[in-house]
Parts: sequence; structure tokens; C-alpha cells
Amino acid sequence: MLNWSQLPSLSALRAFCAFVQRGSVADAGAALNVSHAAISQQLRALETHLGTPLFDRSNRALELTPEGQDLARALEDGFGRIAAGVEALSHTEAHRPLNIGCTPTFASAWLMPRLAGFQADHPGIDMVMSPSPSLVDPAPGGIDVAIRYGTGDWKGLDSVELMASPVVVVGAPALFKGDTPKTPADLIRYPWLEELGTHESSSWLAGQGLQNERVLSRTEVPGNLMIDGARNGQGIAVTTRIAVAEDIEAGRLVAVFEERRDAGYHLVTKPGVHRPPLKAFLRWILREVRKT
Amino acid sequence: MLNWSQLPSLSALRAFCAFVQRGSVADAGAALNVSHAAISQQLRALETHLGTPLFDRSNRALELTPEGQDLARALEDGFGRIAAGVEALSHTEAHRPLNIGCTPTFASAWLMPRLAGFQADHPGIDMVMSPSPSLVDPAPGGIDVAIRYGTGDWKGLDSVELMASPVVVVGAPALFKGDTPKTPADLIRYPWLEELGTHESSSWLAGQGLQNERVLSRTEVPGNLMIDGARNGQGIAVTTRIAVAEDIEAGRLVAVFEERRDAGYHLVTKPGVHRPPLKAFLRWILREVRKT
DNA sequence: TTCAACATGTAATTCAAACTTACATAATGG
DNA sequence: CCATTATGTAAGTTTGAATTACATGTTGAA
Repeated sequence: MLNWSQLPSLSALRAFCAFVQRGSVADAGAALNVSHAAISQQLRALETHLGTPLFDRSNRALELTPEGQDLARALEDGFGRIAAGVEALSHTEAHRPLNIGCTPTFASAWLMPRLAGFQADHPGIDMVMSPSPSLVDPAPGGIDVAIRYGTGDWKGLDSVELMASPVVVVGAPALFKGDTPKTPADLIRYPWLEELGTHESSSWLAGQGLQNERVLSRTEVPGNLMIDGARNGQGIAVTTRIAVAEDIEAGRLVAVFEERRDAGYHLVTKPGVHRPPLKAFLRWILREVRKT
Repeated sequence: MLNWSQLPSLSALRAFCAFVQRGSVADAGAALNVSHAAISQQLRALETHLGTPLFDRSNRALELTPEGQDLARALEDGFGRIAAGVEALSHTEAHRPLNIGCTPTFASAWLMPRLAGFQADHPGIDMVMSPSPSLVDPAPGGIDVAIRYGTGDWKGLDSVELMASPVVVVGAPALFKGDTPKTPADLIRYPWLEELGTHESSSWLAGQGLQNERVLSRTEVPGNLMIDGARNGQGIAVTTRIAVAEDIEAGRLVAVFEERRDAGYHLVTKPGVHRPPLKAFLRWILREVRKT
């Protein structure tokens, strides 16, 4: 086990190593971004600490004593190993792709159409989209950031609101045949679509006091297909405003109920440091949201 | 060539390495003689600098991420190499014998009789005596300390006076046969002894204004034999008071002239740091002198 | 479940190592 | 011999790192 307590000051060792590599006190200072005097003092402190002359100061230019040469070799090895380790880390980190977790709905409706812009701005950053209805924790080495729908209170995780978005209940105009439902209870008569692995429709109905009612039929479909199904008149869907904004605008879907809640999409990250690609992404997406 | 400028703070790296070895923040603090809070802050600073999470903080005890493990390996290697180099240095240094240069006369008359005391006090320190009339520079790796006769003004070297000691001119009572010389000029009639490699007798005579006189005979002998020769009545010798103090006391030699000059024996060292054995010796010899 | 013990995090202040500036000393080379 | 180059020293300042004190959160036993 390393005995730290009797190791000389690391800055002194660093100064010595820089001096050895650069060959002069002034150059060593330049390499470390400090003055020559700083190096001079560190070198003297090192000699004092070790109780050994490391230099022959008889000439103008310092020369290493045999002891100094031994130490130099050890330090160049040691610091070299350390620097290599640090650099390797930065490299692998910089190149590990950015891993984004979000719901299939949000991905196809909002994120994917804009992502090209981000990739154009940051050609060095590879990305992996992990669309998944289940809300995976952003873990180190796994998901870097998750985009989640909720109220922003994920315990143990940091979140910032991306955009508020009410829950809407939508259906195709063809489904209603002009007879648009007036109350939530009217919806019982229709077939429902639900995203695989979620229970949004039931919880919405429960929120309306209809938790015991059975709807006409309930079809579970993969997330990306739910909106498609709704558009085709296959049933009622519960989703967020953002995901169907364009469809409503274009008249392909009708929002029959809309519930103003203080919920919305959030950027959720692990507390702690963000690696540079992640920082870039967060900056970009927040700017992107502000545009609209 | 190492690029120092983008290396993280070395104390942060050290803290990280200590944490890895000890397994907890608090223990790492203990190993480095700092508080747990200091370590905590260093670790966070390191993560921030690298832009990479090094720990999984979801549990109470920190766990290394894969990146953290890579870095840990590099740091343990690197710091290990450094520590080994430093330790090797201290070891070889501590064991290199102490090299003392002094005149043969002083060695046999004053130093050798007392040296046993030093060695008894410092059993770990080996010594090499280098008696030599020529005044060798104490150089790194060579002589650690020289004991020289003079006035203390050796340019480029540090010196402290060990003891003042006038120059004396001595001869055996048998040589003078009761007819002790009264003036320096009287000494011309006697045979002279001179230490090999020195010119003390001629310069003493020159100091008395007798630079052009020829003495009866001049015999050059190795330093350690000069006093012996004088004792045996083989001639006049010029030396220092200290070297013949006991002989004069015991009546084996007579001091015919004594010149009070501000000269004496000095401890002469290279400026700069003194390694521990040298410091011990200097402390010892100065205390030894003060005893008398 | 609740509480004590443990492990780490954070904020504010204090402290000291390390740096800068300015001047000094000394060697080298034209 | 002087200009130039290289290092040393001293004094004062800066800032990185430490301490202290309190907070947060987990674990395990009562």
C-alpha cells in the first residue's frame, strides 16, 4: 500500500519532472504556465525535503546529479502513466455515443424531426436513441438523459422542464362521425388504443371518476403505432398535446378532452457531472424548445 | 512530451487514488492526513474536470464506474512508480557513506581520536575518511564535508569556523640542545620538514621576511609522518597549534614561534541541502569542539 | 417502524502552499 | 567588457485546498 505521508509535494515533483523534460528552469515554467521563480523554489523545496542534492549548481545551467537522474526516470515513468490514463479516459468518454431515452411518441412526434439539426452542429457526437415506454433510469454508462412526461419530481434525479404539455384525449373525426363526445362518460362507447406497457388510458378514466367502467374494447399497440391507429380511426388515444399537435392542426385528429395539469416533458439526468456531449445536447434541446 | 496543462490537479488525482486504495472517503482522508470533506471535494472536482462520472453514488458507499476503474489502475501504477523512485532515492542516500576530507595532520591529531564517539552515537552511518593535503572541493556525490585550514573565505562554498588555531613552528627539545632559537633567522641553521604537496614552511619564512634564505636542509614527508619526524628531532616543522597541542604539553615538542592569525580550521560544505548523515556529523563535531 | 450509527455531501470560513513581481547574482559569448 | 542568458532570493499576494459545522441519506438493530 502506498505511503502518501512521506511523499514530497506533488507540485514539486511535477516541477522537477518538467525541468528534466524541458532542460531549463524557465522552459519548465513555461510548460506549467508559471514563472521561472516558481520552478526554482519548487526544486529547492524538493531537494530540501529529500535531503539530497539533485543538481550540480556549479555551472550556469543546472545539471542533474546521479540521484537526480534516477528520480527523473521514475517520475517520467510515473507521470507518463498517469497522463496516459487520464487521456485515455477523455478519449473513450468523448467518443462514447450519447444515449437518449424517451418515449416512442415523443421521439417520433417531436425529437426525431429536429435531431438532424443537432447532428449537423455537432458532427463529432454519435447518438443512440433508446425509445422505450418504461422509464429507464439514466445510469452512468447507460442512458445519459431521459425525456419523461411527468411533474418533475423524480427523487434522486435532476430534472428541468422541457415543455408543459397537457394530456389530451384524441380520436379521428371519422371515428366520431360528427357526434363528438360531450362528457368523459360518452367515451365508454368507443374502442380504445393503449401504448404497450403503459396504463394511461385507465388512469385518465380513473381521474374522471370512471375507474369501474369497461370501455368497448382496448387494443395495446407499440408506442409508435398508437398515433397512427388513432389517425386511422381505430380508437380513442390518451397522449400529450405535443405529440399530436400537428395532427390536430391538420384536422386528422380531434381533441375531445384536454386536461390542464402541471405536467410536461422533462429532461432527466443523474445528479453529478455531465460529460461534454451531454452538455451540448442539453444546451441544444433547451434552445430548440425556446424557439417554439 | 508530457502535456501538463490539461492534467487535472495532482491533489485531486492523489485523493482519488487514496480513495480507491482505502475504499472509503473517510479512510482516504486518514491516509492523507486530511478530513473526509477535503477528499469529497477533491473527488467532485476531479469528476468535473474530467467531465466524466467516476462514481456511482446511488448507494451509501461510492462505487467506481468502469471509467473510474480504468483511471484507478493508471493512477495506482503511476503513483506507485513515483513513490518507488522517491523511496529508492532516500534509501541509497541514507546508506551512502559520509565522506570526510581533511588534512592528514588534523585527522591524526584531532579527528581520529574522537571519531569513535560519533560512530557510537550513529551506528547507521558509515564513513570514509579522505585525508589529503590538497584541498578537494566537496562535490555532490564526492566529499560531503572538508575540514580545511584557512581564514574562511572559500568562494562558492559555505564554511563555519571549527576552531581558531595559530600557526606554530615546532621542534624537538633534543634538536635545539637547550639553545632555543630567539629569532626566526636563527631557524635557518636547522633541518626542516615539510608536508608533501604543501609549502607552509617557505611561506612562513617568507612572512618573516626571510624569503630568500636557504635553510640547512628540507625534507618532504607524507603528512602523517611530519609530526613524528619532528618529535624524533629530525627537523623543524610548521603546523597548527591544535595538531601538536598534546606534544607541546607533554614536552615532546617546543613551540619556538607562534603566530596569532585569524586563521583556523573550518568545516567547508557545498551550499545547498545537507543530507541527514552530514547534518548529524556537523552537529556532532561542533558540539565536540565546544567541549574543549 | 424508529432510532442510532455510519457514510458522504455542502457551505462558509480559514489557512497555507504556491505563485508573481522585482531585484540580484553569476556565467557565457560576441 | 558589456549584453544576454540562466538561475536565485525576498516579499507580498493569490488562490487552491483544508477545516468546521451542519445536512442528507442509508443501514441495520432494537
